[in-house]
Amino acid sequence: MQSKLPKIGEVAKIAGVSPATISRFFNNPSVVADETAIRIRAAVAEVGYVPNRNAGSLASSRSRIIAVLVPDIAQSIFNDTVEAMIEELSNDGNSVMISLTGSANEMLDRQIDAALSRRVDAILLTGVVTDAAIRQRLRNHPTTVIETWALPDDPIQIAIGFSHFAVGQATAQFIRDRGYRRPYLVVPQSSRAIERAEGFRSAWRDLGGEEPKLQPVSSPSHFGQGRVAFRGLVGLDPQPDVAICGSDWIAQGLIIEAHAAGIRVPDSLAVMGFGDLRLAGDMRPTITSIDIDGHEIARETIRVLQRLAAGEPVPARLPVGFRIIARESA
Amino acid sequence: MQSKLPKIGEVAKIAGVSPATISRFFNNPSVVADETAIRIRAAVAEVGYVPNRNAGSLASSRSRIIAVLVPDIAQSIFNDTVEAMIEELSNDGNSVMISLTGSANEMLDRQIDAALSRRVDAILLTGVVTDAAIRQRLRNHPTTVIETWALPDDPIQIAIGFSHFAVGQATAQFIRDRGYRRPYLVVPQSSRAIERAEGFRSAWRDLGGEEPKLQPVSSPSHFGQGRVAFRGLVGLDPQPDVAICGSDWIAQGLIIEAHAAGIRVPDSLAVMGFGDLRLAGDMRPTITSIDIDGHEIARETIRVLQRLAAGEPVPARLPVGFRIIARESA
DNA sequence: CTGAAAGCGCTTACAG
DNA sequence: CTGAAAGCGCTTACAG
Repeated sequence: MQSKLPKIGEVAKIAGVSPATISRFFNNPSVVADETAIRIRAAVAEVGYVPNRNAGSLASSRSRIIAVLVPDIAQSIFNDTVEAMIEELSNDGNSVMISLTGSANEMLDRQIDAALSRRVDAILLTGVVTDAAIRQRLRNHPTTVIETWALPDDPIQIAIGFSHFAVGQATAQFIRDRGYRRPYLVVPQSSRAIERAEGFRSAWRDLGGEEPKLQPVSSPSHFGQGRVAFRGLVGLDPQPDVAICGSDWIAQGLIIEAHAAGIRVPDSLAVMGFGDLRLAGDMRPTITSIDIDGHEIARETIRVLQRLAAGEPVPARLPVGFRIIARESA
Repeated sequence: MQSKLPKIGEVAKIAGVSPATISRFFNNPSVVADETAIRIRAAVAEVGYVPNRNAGSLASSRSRIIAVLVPDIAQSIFNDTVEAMIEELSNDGNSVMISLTGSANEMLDRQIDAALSRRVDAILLTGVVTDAAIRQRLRNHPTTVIETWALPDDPIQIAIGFSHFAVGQATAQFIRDRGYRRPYLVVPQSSRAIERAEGFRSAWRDLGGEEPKLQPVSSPSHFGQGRVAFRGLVGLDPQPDVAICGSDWIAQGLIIEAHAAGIRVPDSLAVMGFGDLRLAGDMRPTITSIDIDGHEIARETIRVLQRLAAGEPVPARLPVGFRIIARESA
């Protein structure tokens, strides 16, 4: 165990340059002469120098830390997006600080403090902040705040995502085109899923359909809710012909329940999911779902951060698309 | 937008104390007089002061940042543990920096650099580092390194987890006790799953069983591999009577494939998973699995960090248990 | 219980 | 392309 970490001055001495040049070597290599760079590389390797980025953050007033706030991670529909975020942010030279807000945002205030205390370059929110006081606080703060997976009319600062209402509308059109008539909506009680349900109902009404049946379930959603969803469906008269589920997990669970009860999917009941998780394509029958491109959201986020760092203007609302993926189940 | 963040001196001035006392108020409140604390609280609220922890890290040479390195997050058997880690670490006053290593640890060296550059108080590894050079590098570094979900004979520094070999052995005993005779092992090609398979084979041999059939699948495992696993099983003669799957996802997928082929679980084929994910209890039939207590691993990790911070000695290997959860599928 | 002062390890205008 | 020097915002022995 080496007991003391080397610091910039020691590397500088060995390389025969000043600390400033070592700093430039790491942060702005193109300004350092090639021959100098060679000597520095050797010195860095010799002592195993790793720059102290906390000191760097303080001196430059740019932390290169990004806070990512997510409701949960154990089984979240955001996980693909979050994974892509972490990857892209890391590759771009940032440290990623992660916080779990819980689905009810109970802890949000404390976690925002934690992020601000690290002077993060940006706070990335996955999901919507509904608390007005918190929205106001973030709006007034100089730190960049980016909401993803949503496209509110009035973002805190910048939103990158899609309209859940529009997803609901597109789903209604799709379902109608496929010839279904009696939709059954399984709606996790999150603001996003509720908004999709609203969009569905609105478009469905416009298409001349009857008011769809609704089945609320708790949020975040999970596989086991397929059971609740199926139970809520069996008693109904007339019997729905398509179950539109708030997540692929619910859809998967519902299909298994239906099969256990002798109801074939899609022959006797069509089922649709949301999120286009990997399992949607692997399930029997494969599940018709809606794909959100998490990688695109992540890449767009990086682009926004880079433009902001360069002092360029950025629009407040950046739409990324969604796609209905038609498979066997509906 | 307030353009300048308040700093410790301004709060001190308003509260009528020195910056040192403000610092103590945040970091060691018990030494501050009650009446002083009241004035400080008011001043902090008045200007909306949030201490700069990057500056604090630099000054105190304790960053209160913990790095958590995981293979992935999209669909990982570690997710429960990682979630518990993040929660516990945050509640204990740390910032959590997360990095994705990929299952092959390709990026590990760079990510360790990233963690060290933040002078993290500890690096938490989920999964095993197999690269000898990296193990050596970490062993020589003064930063605390904790391996979780494993209990190697010779930890890098500290390991908190369980023996995968022992899990395999216990599984063999359980399967034997249940009266199964022809096991079929579905083994994701990760060092951990392979070690469980070794443990199983070793104990199974000792119990007088014949060499089990093996079916390798890629790692990380996922639902869709149930199909591969089932296909590998149908041709076998004699037909296995129990499929022991490297994860609950594989078990779930295999059950669905079996049912689609008219083979009932557990009547014609028993199935066992690993990880005791929520879906294991929700599946039809419910899945017999092995529970790893992620919360206990997380709590133990916190305890270790606290002891190290207090200068107390900590054992190199800290076992946390595992439990076989018997359900319907096996 | 509190304050004055040195120091943590970098970065960055500025000057050359 | 490079260096000298000031400064980033805290913490912590030390002294009282």
